[in-house]
Amino acid sequence: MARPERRTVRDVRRGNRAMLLRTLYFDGPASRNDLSGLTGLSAATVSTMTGGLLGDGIVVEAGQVDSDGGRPRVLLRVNPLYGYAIGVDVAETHVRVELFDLEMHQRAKVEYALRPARHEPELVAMHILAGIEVVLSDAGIPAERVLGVGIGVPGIVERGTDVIHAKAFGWNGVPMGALLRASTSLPLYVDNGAKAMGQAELWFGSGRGAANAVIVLIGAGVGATVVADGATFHGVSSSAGEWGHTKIVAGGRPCRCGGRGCLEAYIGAEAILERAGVSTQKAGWQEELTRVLASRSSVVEETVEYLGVGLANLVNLLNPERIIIGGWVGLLLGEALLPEIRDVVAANSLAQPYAASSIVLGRLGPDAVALGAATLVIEEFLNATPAARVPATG
Amino acid sequence: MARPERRTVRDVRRGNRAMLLRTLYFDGPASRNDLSGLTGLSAATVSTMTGGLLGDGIVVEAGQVDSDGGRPRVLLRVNPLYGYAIGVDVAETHVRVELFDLEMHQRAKVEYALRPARHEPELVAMHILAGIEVVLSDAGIPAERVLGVGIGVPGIVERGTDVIHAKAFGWNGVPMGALLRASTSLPLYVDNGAKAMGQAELWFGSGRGAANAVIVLIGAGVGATVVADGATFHGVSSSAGEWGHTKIVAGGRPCRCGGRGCLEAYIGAEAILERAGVSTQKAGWQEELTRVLASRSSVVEETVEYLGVGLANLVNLLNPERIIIGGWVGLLLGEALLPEIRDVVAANSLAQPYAASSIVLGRLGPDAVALGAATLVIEEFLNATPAARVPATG
DNA sequence: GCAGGTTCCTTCGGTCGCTGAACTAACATG
DNA sequence: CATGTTAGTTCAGCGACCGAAGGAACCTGC
Repeated sequence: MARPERRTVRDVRRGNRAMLLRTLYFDGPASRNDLSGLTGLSAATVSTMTGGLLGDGIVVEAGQVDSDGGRPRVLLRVNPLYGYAIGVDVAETHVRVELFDLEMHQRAKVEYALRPARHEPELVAMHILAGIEVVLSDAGIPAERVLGVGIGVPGIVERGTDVIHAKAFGWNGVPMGALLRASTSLPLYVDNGAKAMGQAELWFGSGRGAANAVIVLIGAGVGATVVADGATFHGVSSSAGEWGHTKIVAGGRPCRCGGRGCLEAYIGAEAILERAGVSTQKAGWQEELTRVLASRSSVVEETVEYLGVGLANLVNLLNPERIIIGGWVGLLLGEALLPEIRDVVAANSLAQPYAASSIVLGRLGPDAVALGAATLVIEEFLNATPAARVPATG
Repeated sequence: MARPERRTVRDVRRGNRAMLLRTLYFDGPASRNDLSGLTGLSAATVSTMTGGLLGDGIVVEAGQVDSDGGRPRVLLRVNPLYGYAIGVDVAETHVRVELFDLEMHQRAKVEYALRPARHEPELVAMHILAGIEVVLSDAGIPAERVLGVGIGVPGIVERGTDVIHAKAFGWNGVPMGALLRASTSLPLYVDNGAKAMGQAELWFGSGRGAANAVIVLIGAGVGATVVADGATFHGVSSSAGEWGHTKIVAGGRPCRCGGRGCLEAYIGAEAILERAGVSTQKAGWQEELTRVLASRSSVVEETVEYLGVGLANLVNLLNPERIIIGGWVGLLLGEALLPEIRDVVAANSLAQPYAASSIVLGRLGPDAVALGAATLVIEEFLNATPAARVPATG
């Protein structure tokens, strides 16, 4: 019922250009001939379109391939130096800023520590702005070549306004977009950090090629990215994916959200440690958790049970083709206990959807939020309108 | 990542035509001028497009409206007699076939009882085929004027092949599509009955205008239709929406699916009655349930609690703008206890997504599966390619 | 009853984008 | 070096939208 937009003949061009660029980005390098086959566009159209992209410096030649007996095919690919994407990870303990080229190779990186309970929006904004300056000068790249800045933050981000609600930071309606735009003219893309990271796994990690997937992120908090028909699902007010506070034990263990029986109250980092009787006051959660998991105690068994039930609910409700487990707790759990987790999911989901889904671990490690944030920039780059731009020289 | 299709200039036409037809269908009657405003298309384009639709008999004039001081506007609307849609409800106790015109006015109807445990696919197919004949001859409408037959069945329907897996019927891989197509050349659209009914509520009931909604259906079984960005979500193997077997009490009450703690094991019709100590052997569940609900016993309180928790999980995970409660149990529960249900949802969901969602009752009653199935036909009609067709005479 | 005003609708030329077909380019082979 | 093969380009044609200009159908006031 969402009424589609009016289309005009120019939208055809934009859509086809985006498709071709996408193909080249994910499946490249490819010859014009290959592209014609991959996209379904006629050779003529591919030719004129690549001509434009080559002229803009967005696409470059990448060698030749002999073709038996005929003119060799010229390979094309997206120019990795056409532009750069900055990704920012705003987390509880730090603000990290990373600079990537279009191939997602990291070119520079800087991190600012945040003191506990010192998350003033202005401070965070300052770190972000400073970080942008630093990574650019470290890599020797002028700001004009930056396609945009993606920012992954905790909490809920209102789309359009970039207003943030983050309980963990005490942020309630922080206009981070406006705050930053006052001091920089770079295009900004703000989204929830878990969703950004989910998109990274989807594009470059274990999710490649999946149109229906769920990427769950288990760390101190618990979240999920729901990918429906190829697109990240945001819901009506951008808060879709709050998986951590779904109830799996009606009237169960109290959660820091104020509710009871939340998934996070069983499989979040703090919850596991508490249930294992380990103090969560001192540092070194990761080592402690590793130790707890190795113990294979009943707490571990229960954790697997709860995680499996939570995942089974996703399998039943959403029928994804792939479930990707990420986050540092998720990866520790998965590395130690993936077969057991799968068994619990099988026992608690319907046979048909279970058979259609595979459960795998994330491939990008627990620290891919900045990378994920940068993919927000790439996404925009791939869809962008063919516009007049400064020609690239890189 | 689902790569979009290649587009050509003709797709523009098709998309715009579909949009215009959709607008006329849901918001009509409207003048050409109105349509220009509503669709964003230029007056010129609307004029040529409506010209074609009028010529095909798909659209007809519907009176005039004076416009102060100028030429009166001619109203247009979809010709309700251009074609007809047949909807079939295949349920445990009956096969019901209904004939609708394009305005969804029922023109004829026939029902065949099914004996318990007599659900042979051939028998059901026979009833469907016979029903089609009967409603057409009752209404005096030739088969050529039927745009298609929508069929709502229990269980999971594989999209594309129309193969059905329905545990309740003992159907495991029944090729219902092929079975029927052997005896009729009418276009067939098979889908899960709950999803079909969900689409009916979305289009004509309480869901009008919602792009992100969940329609939950509570009867003997419990299911949900997830609507994401305007489209019913099916998942990778068409089984999305199996909400009834999500676990809300880890290790809880045994369910007929073999699992434990399923939502259906608490709020399904049978589950409520059993928990209230009412025998489910004899008939008259509806009266019994009404009595149980009126008692406001602790069982009723618990039922509200479980339903609320289940809905709260949907609110958190999917962030819908509207949740619609349907099905005969759902409607009974909602009529008696909607405020209490809302309170439980509020207590068990996050504030931000809860505030963004409204929880309402279905408006089409508990028996709208055939209507919903017919909407599958309408959907196709609205999107169809402008093709050469027999001109309408109705 | 008619000139002028207003609003709705249609017609027409212009532009844009895709396509098939013809054509050119660049190689291998004998 | 003639021939064959494959890759890529150019060009005329078609379909779709749009803006602008023109026509249609009504109202108002004199």
